[in-house]
Amino acid sequence: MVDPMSPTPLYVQVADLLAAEIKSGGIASGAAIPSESRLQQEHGVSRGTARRAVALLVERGLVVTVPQRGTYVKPA
Amino acid sequence: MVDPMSPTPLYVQVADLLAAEIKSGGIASGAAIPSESRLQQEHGVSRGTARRAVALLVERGLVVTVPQRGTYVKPA
DNA sequence: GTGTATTTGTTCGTATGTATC
DNA sequence: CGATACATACGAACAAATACA
Repeated sequence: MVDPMSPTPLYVQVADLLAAEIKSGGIASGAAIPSESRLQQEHGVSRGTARRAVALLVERGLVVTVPQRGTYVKPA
Repeated sequence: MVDPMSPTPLYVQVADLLAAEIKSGGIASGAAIPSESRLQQEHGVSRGTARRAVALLVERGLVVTVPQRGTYVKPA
């Protein structure tokens, strides 16, 4: 769960949760991660925050976003 | 209420009021205390004074301040 | 993608009372 | 007596990050 008391920005927390889920295999290579709207609901954040979280994963090279399709876990 | 006539500095009075509210459970662990601007309004003091009050609570170890987020009651 | 609101961080200036030199 | 220093308190303004709509 995200922690409002943490000094870590919410979008970083969401990104870290997703990264952990990817690393553990909870989301397989090539599979889509939850949509922005799903991330909103699951973590109780705004869409802007969800978007930033995904953008962070893209920066880290963990996922690739395909316009009008979704965001997918990169193959190792 | 804060008393401008008291020899106790206003920022100490505000800090003591907040400390009492925390101790009594009026503000739970992990919950945010009022923002500086709210403390201004509630106690009729300047923001500088509100800031000093919060800083005092941080010194006492009662709360932690997260930049651009807020100030939260430390877990016991 | 944009715009707005909120919150803390920071820096000025001014005024007052107290204490010190 | 005058001059200085310090702490308190207020006011205003702006910056930056976060979050939401």
